[in-house]
Amino acid sequence: MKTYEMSDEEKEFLAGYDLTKYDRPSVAADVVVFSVMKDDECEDVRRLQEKKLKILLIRRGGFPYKGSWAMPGGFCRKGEDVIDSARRELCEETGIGDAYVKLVGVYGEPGRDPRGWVISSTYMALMNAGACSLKAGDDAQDARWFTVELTEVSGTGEEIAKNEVEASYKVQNGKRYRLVLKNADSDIKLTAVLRKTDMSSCGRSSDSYDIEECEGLAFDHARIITEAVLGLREDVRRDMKLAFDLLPDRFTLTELQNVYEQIWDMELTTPNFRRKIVEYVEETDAYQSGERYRPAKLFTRRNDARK
Amino acid sequence: MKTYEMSDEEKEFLAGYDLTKYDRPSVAADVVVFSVMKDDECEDVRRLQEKKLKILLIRRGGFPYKGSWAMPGGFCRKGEDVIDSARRELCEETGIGDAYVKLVGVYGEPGRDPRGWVISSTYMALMNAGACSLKAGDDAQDARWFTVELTEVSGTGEEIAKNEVEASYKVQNGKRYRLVLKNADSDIKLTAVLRKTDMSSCGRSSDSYDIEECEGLAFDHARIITEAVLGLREDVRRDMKLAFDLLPDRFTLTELQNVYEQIWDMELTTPNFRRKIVEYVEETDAYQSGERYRPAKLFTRRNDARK
DNA sequence: CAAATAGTGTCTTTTAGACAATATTTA
DNA sequence: TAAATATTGTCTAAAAGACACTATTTG
Repeated sequence: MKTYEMSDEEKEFLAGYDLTKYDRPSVAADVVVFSVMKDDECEDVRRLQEKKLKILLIRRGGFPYKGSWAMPGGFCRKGEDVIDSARRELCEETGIGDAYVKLVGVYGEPGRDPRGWVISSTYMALMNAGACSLKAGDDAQDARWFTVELTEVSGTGEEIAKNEVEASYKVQNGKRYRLVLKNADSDIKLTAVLRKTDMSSCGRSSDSYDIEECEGLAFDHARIITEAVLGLREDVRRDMKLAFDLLPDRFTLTELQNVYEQIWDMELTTPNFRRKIVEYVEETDAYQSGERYRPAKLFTRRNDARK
Repeated sequence: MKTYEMSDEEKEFLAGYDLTKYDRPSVAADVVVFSVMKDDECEDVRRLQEKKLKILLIRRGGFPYKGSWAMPGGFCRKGEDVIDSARRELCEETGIGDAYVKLVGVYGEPGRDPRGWVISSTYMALMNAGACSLKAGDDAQDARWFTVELTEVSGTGEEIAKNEVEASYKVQNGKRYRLVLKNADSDIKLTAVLRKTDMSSCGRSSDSYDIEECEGLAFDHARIITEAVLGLREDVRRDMKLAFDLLPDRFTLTELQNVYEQIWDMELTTPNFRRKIVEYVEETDAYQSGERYRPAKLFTRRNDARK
């Protein structure tokens, strides 16, 4: 950043200026950490097993929300940009210092933190689970990976349509989502139901989600995680290259396809997927090993993105 | 928001808890206010004139950056969500209380505000200039609308390509943008040159822009405005309905087309545009009046958005 | 009628998707 | 070789874009 040059008059003014006489919030940087991994950490003997989209949560050891699960995060420090606070917290938790990190939202609803006025600036991070030094089920600090399921649940998707306008209004305004986070090792299951309040841009404001039910998640993190998952889906749709950050340097196209299927919660048809992805990847000479059947070629991300 | 229920033990803990003993920043909510309007406010006698995409800036009357132009904004108040602070500031400035408002970014780079540790949570707002009670050139508080030009300027777009990989790396990493904001009435011209530093998702982190040159804009607002404009382009591409918020209730399709052309800085072919937009609009019986040639039919936004 | 803008129809190209088929490896 | 997965090719449907054309109003 360029230095700002001041006149003497201005220096004098600022010397007498005190920001701290106004009320100020605490600002936290929290991170929704995404990765993709097998359900049991130890290599599995059974046949090919899908990797799942997961997020990292930490069990709160103290008040408030003692015993509930929360995203990694912490308060911003002076002299540090907010996104760098997020990176620092991420690195402390996972050992990874160069993940893809992107803003999800700013959460400052009054009452969201019983300790007082706390604004959370929340980021999402994408990482390759293999590079991460966190052991699943590490008990020193209880941090665990949870599978993510986020599905729309509105009646049967069809509300009672008395007239067209009302019906479409309801569909717009009444979307409800169920968030389920599971940790297989410990049988922990966290759930929440969210309602989309504002309409998706057909007027007022950008989307926002209200927590209707919540089981086991601290603060307003159910809402934040929901927005992060929806944001991830959109971001990856806009830029497919993002998915590479969830995988190691070398991967098979089937693994890659699986990542998109996990993120979008849908199946892709292989030939079409491959036709689309080919512009972003590069062949290597290496082949996958250790699998039971025909080994697949390994690819890397292509750095000279065309177009 | 659901109320959080506490045990007695927890109440006791929180009673002795004091967030304010830690260092805290000031948090500002700033707004990049977009609208679309003719260059001269008074109706023009000449032939059909394009409306331009503009943003609202306020001339700073005090230190720091006295005399420079800045986005409307102000400090968040306790008991108010950050986006609501943005809405409040917006309403104070323009009289509009129900605009579309969406987060652009969080800016907390150390040194960005000479007064101290100030984090800006910045939003974009879209509004119909007609509904806005601000007079252009109002001198009580010097607030004016500036046309927005944001164009990529990297050599001729073609850097010297010794080899393919290096060339594409440069294109990715070296994108440079020129931002020009002009107010026709007063001949004020604000300019900045930004460099895109992080690659667009091909690794590390989400995009970020560094200010290389800046003339007349306060703080890091050149950077923020740049990110807002780029964000607007993307957002509207993802959801064309957003553009309606920049127009009055009734509009002609030509006016609407013009809005997209302004936002994306490109020409659209009318027949293709109309085929695309038809699903989002509804005919009215009314026709435009006052124009010199064939009057165009007026449309409104369609509320039963399908799909 | 000429000028200027409003609005429509048709063709081509591109992209997305469905689906059938072949190829290679291990047990 | 059978089972399981990897990989390729072809056809179809849908969307995006180019472009020529007709229509209506004013002066």
